[in-house]
Amino acid sequence: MDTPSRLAGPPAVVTARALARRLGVSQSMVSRAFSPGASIAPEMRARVLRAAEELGYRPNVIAAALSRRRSSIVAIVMAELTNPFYPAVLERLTAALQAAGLQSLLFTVPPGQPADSCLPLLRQYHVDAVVITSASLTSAGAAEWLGDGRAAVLFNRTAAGPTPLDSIACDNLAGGRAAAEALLAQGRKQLAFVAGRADTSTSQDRERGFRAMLAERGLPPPLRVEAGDFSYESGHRAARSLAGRADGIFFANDILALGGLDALRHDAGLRVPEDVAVIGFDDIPMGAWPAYRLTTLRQPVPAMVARTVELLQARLGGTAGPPTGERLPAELVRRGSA
Amino acid sequence: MDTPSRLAGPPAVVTARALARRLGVSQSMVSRAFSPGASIAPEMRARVLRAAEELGYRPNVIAAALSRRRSSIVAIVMAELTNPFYPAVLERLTAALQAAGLQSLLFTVPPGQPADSCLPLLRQYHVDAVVITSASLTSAGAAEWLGDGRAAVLFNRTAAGPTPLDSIACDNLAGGRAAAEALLAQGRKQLAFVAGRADTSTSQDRERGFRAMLAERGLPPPLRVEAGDFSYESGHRAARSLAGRADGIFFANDILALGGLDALRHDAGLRVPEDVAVIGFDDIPMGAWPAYRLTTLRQPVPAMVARTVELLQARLGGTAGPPTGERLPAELVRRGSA
DNA sequence: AGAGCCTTTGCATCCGTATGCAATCACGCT
DNA sequence: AGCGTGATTGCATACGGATGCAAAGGCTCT
Repeated sequence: MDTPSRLAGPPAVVTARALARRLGVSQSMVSRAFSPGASIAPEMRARVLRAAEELGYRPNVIAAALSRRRSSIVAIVMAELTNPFYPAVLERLTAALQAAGLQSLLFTVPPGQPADSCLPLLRQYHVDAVVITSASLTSAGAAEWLGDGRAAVLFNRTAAGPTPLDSIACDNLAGGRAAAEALLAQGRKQLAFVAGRADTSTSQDRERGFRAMLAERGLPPPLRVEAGDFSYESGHRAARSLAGRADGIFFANDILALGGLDALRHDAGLRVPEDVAVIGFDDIPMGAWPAYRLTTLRQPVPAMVARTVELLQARLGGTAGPPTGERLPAELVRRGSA
Repeated sequence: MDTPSRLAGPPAVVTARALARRLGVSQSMVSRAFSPGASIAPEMRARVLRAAEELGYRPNVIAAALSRRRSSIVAIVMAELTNPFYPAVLERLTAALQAAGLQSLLFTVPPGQPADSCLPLLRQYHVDAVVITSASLTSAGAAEWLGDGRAAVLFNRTAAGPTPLDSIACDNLAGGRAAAEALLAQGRKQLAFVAGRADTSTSQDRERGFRAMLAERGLPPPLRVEAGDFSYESGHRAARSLAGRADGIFFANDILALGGLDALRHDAGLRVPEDVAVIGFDDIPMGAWPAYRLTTLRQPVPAMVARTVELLQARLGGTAGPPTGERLPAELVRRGSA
C-alpha cells in the first residue's frame, strides 16, 4: 500500500510508440507530427495530434534532447539576485524564453566571480545556450564554451577584451553623459561619481561617459569613491565619505544611490536635492517610492530581453553573423532627487 | 569555414563508451564509477575517475535522466518575483539544491493564478519534484501530479483543503499573535490589519493569529482593509484609508508595510511610531533601511530552505512518511516603526 | 583438492525520440 | 499500358547511460 504522497516508481507516461500502436501507424509518424516542417501528410498530422490530445501524450523532452542533441534549455547565470534590478530581469527573461519554447535553468555564482565555475555543470546538462547577467566569463571560459559550438550572451555586461561574446546592454556611456549633463544643467559645481564593483563594465562605462562629458565641457574630473560592490550598504558608506564635499553625485546604480540618499539625509543631515543632487542608474521600483523619488537612468529591460531572446534564437538557428555588442539607449527619469 | 561564434553542429563530447574503450574496460564500469554505491572495485573506480578527469569526461545528465527515468531537476514555480522576499528565497533555494546535486528549472506564473498551468510543461521536462512558492496548486492539480508519483512542496504556503501536499512555511499564526502582542504592549488602542491577497494562506493565517490574540485579551477585533495583493502600491492605498483611524497597523507583509509607511508619513503627515505604529512580516532588506526601520516578523528563510531540500530528498529517496505541514517560528525584529 | 560464497566484471537490453534511407503509393504523362 | 516523379510512410538505428543477469575470479572452509 502506497500512500499517494510516496514516490511510487516511474510514473506511467504515454509514449510515442504507444500512441502510434493505437493509431496503427509507426512511431516515426508521431514524432513527425510534432516536428514542424517534417515530411508528413496534413491529415495524418491532424489525426496524430488529436489522438495525442485525447491520450495526453506529450513528447518527452529529455529523450528528444538526447536524440536531437539539443536540449531547448537555456542556462541563466546570475550573481546579484539581491539587487532588485535583477529579479525583474529574471522574470521577464524566463517568460520570454518560455514563450519562445525554451526553458530556463537557473544558476547562481557569488558576485564578482566569473561564471566559469558553472561551465562544467552547463555542459553536463547540455544546455544550448547561456545568458550571463551580473557576471562575466573569462576569455578562456568563453573560448571553451563557444569552441564547443554553443551560444552565450552577456546581459547587462560587455565582454572584456577580445572575447567573441555577444552582449546586450544599455548604452552606459551615453547614460553616464546624460547624468553629467543633467547635474550640470542644474548648476551643480562639484560632481562626484560612486563606482560599484570596479571590474564591471557597467560601472566602468557609466563612469567613462560621466567623465567624458565633464572633460568636453572643460570641467575638472569628478570626485570619485569606490563603493566596492553594488549594494545599499556600500552606497551608504560611499555617500557618507562624500557628504559636504560634493553637490551632485552620480551613483553607478540605483541600489547604491538609495543607500547614498539615506546616508546623505539621515546621517549627514543634508537636504536632497537642495544641498546635493543624486542620480542613479537602472530604475528599480524602490527608486520611485515617495521616500526616495530617485532621479535615474532607466534601462530598457523589455527591449533588452527581447533582443536577447531574438539573438539567442538566431544563434541556435545557425543564422547569425559575427558577435554583436548591442547598446540600447537609457532614458533619464526625472524625479525628486536631482 | 565556421566563425567560432557560429553554432557548429553537435560539439564533440567524450562519452562513457569512449572512455571505457580507452581504458580497456566495459562502459558499465564507467557508469558504475560514477554511481555511488554501485558494485565496483575501489581501484577500478579510481582508475576510471582519473581517466575521466584527464579526458574531461562528465556523465551526460540528459542520457542518465532518460535511462534512470529521473532527471535530478527540480522545478521552482514562482509568482511574485517582484516582492523582494522571493529573490532571496530563490537564491538560497537554487544554491541549496545545487549543493544537493539538483538543478533548478524556473517557471513563473501570474500572481494569484494556481501553478496548475505549469504542470504539463513540468511533466514534459520530467522534473522530479516541484517547489511552489508564492502560488498554490488546485486539489485536482495536486492529485494529478502526486498520482504520477512525483513530489511537490509548497513553500511559504499551506495547502488549502485536504490536498496531501507537503508544505513548509513559517508559523504565521504565532507571528500574527506576536504582532498583536507587540502593538498592545506599547499601549496601542485601535489596531488594524491590512490583508494582502485574500486567498493566500499567508495573509489568512497572519490575520487569524492577530485576531485571536485580540480576542483572548477580550479586545474588539481590529479594523480591516483588504489591499488586494502584495505590493507597495496596495499597501500605500490601504494605509491612506486607515490614516487617523488606527494607531497600530499590522500589514500582511513587508512590502505592503513599506508602502503603508510612506503613505502614513508623506501623504497623511503622521509620525511613525509616535502617531501610529507599523509592523510588517518577512523581513526584507529594505525594511532595515534607515528610511523605514520597519519592525517586522522575520521568516527563517535559511531554515525553511534547508527543510525544503531535506524533505525533497526524502521524498525522492522514497523514505518519507505522510505529507507534513511544517511551521517554523518567526522572530520579532524590533526596529523603529513600532 | 573440492565445494561454496562473495566480489567484480562484462553483456545485452532498455529508456523515448529523431532521422537517413528505402519502400510504397498515387498520379500524370507519353 | 508503362514509366517517371513527388509525396508519404515505415524500418532500423543512433543518442549516452543505467542496470539485471550471468560469467569469471578469488577466497575460505572442510
